Amino acid sequence: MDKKYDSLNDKQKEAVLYTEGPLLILAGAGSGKTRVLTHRIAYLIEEKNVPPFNILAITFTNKAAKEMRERVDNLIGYGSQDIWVSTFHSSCVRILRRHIDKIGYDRYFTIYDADDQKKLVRECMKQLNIDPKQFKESSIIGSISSAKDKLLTPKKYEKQASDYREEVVAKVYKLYQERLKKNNALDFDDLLVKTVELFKLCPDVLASYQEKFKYIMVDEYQDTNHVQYMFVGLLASKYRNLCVVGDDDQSIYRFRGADIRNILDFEKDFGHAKVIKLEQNYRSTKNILEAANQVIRNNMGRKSKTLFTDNDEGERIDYRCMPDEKSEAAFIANKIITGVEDHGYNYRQYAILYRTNAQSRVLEERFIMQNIPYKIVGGISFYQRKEIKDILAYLKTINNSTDDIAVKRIINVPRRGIGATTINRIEDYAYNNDISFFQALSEVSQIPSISRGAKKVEGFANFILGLRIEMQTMSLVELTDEVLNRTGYIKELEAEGTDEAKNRLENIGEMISKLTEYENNAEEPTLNGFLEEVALVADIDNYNEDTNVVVMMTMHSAKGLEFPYVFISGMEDGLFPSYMSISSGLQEDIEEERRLCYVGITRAKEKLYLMGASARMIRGMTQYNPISRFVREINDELLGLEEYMPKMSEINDAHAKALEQVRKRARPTLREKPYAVKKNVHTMPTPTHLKLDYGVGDIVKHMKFGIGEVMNIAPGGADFEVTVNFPSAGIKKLMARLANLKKA
DNA sequence: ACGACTGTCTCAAGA
DNA sequence: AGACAGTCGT
Repeated sequence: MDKKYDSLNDKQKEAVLYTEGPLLILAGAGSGKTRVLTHRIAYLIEEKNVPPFNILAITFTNKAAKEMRERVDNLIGYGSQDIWVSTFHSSCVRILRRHIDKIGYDRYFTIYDADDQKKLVRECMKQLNIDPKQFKESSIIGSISSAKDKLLTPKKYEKQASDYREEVVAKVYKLYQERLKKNNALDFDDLLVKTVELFKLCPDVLASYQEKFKYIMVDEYQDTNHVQYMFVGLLASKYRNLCVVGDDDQSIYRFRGADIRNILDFEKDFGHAKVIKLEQNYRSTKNILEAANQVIRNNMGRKSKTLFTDNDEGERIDYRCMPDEKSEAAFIANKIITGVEDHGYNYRQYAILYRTNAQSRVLEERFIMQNIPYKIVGGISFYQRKEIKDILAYLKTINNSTDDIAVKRIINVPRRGIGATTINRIEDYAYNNDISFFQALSEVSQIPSISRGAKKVEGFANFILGLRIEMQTMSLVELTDEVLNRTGYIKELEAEGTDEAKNRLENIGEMISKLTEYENNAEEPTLNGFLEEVALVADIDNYNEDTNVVVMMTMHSAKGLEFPYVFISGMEDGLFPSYMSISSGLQEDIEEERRLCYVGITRAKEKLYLMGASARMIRGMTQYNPISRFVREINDELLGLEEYMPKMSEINDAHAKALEQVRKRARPTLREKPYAVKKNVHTMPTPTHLKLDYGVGDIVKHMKFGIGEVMNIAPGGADFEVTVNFPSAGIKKLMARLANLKKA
């Protein structure tokens, strides 16, 4: 055997060599799982003579896929282009483009992103006369998404709907799905759902892919949801050479359906699965790893696993509580400048992680002020920017005018004097005649209620139709230029002259470069091909660790990455863990936040800074949050407190004093949310001493779960952990202080 | 009567 | 930053 496998430790080697049958690799943070996966692929090809096209590797991002391919290339030097290395979504698109016509869809479907999805759901709700105040669209989208994850069709969902809300969701879901089909579009969930549907309805298609993918590997397995699990399960059910890699402690996507049971029950689901644990961490110092362990051990229901490292002890964790978010940003900026100027570090060695994208604003302002180069990953990504989406909508409309959402997006952008009333009338006409919105534009002269607007509408339709002919003789870049100039889009932005407009123009320039790049590199560049490539790009895919800039992103985005120096900003109860997770009163919600914290901490190799602010402005309201419970879960000795700061207890004292001051100024008002403080009216967080007006055996009422019976009450710190059996939701463990249970 | 413009409200995490 | 409601202007 080639000596490159000797560089692996015993466990890693075992995982590489175990190629036949189901295998679960429990890979702790920084335990070298990517090395294992790439070596395993190399081993399959080199030593087991598996043809590369028989291998499927699923990664979490396109970036990870690209890297994995490169690393395999480096190991064996050939064949990597024939391996399928891609995300779940890209794999599904590839399969659907070939076969979706077999289940009654058009192979040239477009893919709707969250934005398009939201617009369409809103339209459906409007058509059904559903009050968006009573039923929030985001929550309806969430319900539809989770229904799809459970593979519930609109029909099945309607049947099992058990209350009024679910009946409403059922109606929206049904219409939404019809409209998607009419628009020749699939949303992100559909990509998975339709592929599984295809596999179930066309056994021959499934069989061909089962034959093709004799060896399957799935990375970040802890974050797969049910439909992804089905997809993999179906493909692997014949040869059963399925290797999944994951870490239950890093499962952070439960909110979008990731099912931690997929990893906890793997051995049960795939009989006789081999389990290998990778517990040696090669990434972090002993102190960082110890801090991570101290936090995560507060979670119940984990697979037993203890990470260790041979690395140095390293510096202590630095916890700092600053007066407000601005001084927090200033502290971080100054630390980085000192590091770069006095110690010769590079900007790219630093990362700032946070819970919510909104936190990046203050950091960004400070970094601009101090001239620190930075890049923000996530938030509004390149392809979500208005100007980019506008261009894409033009291209989509030229390419496939059945996509109503795209057509409506640009029909009046830039202003053409086609307003809401005209658009409504065209919509009605299209609906009544069962034609697409764009088709209705061409027949506008037949719509009696439109008189003045007709000319303008015709002008727009002719413009698009003209371009559709012209594009035959044009490159994509020329086509885009034509759109931008003839619509006056560029001129309008140039005339505006604001910083924002300039920024938009820059983005448009970048878009043109991307088009150029695509045309130069693609074997057979087509408009359709470009649109497809763009549809599945995540912001993190564009992150390049070679650029020498400080990078800022959410802890979710940081999964799988590592940096020498890491700042985690906003270590405050109410922000992290989030207010939502605290107020639900559910232990499992806090545990997911804790896993996220674990992910954040374990990104750091050399030095970790945990940052907090006593006062923080969030959504126009100043909040006074206590220190994050996650900081308190780390031993004082590990936090370099005494060097810079008073003991933890004194910090709490100082914090209490600050609150006391605040309270004196406060008017006693009823507030909707604890911690959230309106304008200058400050309030205290909920007091810690409480007595319960219910006991074991009592019937209580919960905001979300309704009526249930108290099974047990156990003291937990300053709080009580109450176990309640809800007939509708099952047995839940709730924190009394937050669950706000009322005796019924 | 229609479209453009202005001010107010909301905002967790992502492919 | 975007969506919506209400008002202004043609």
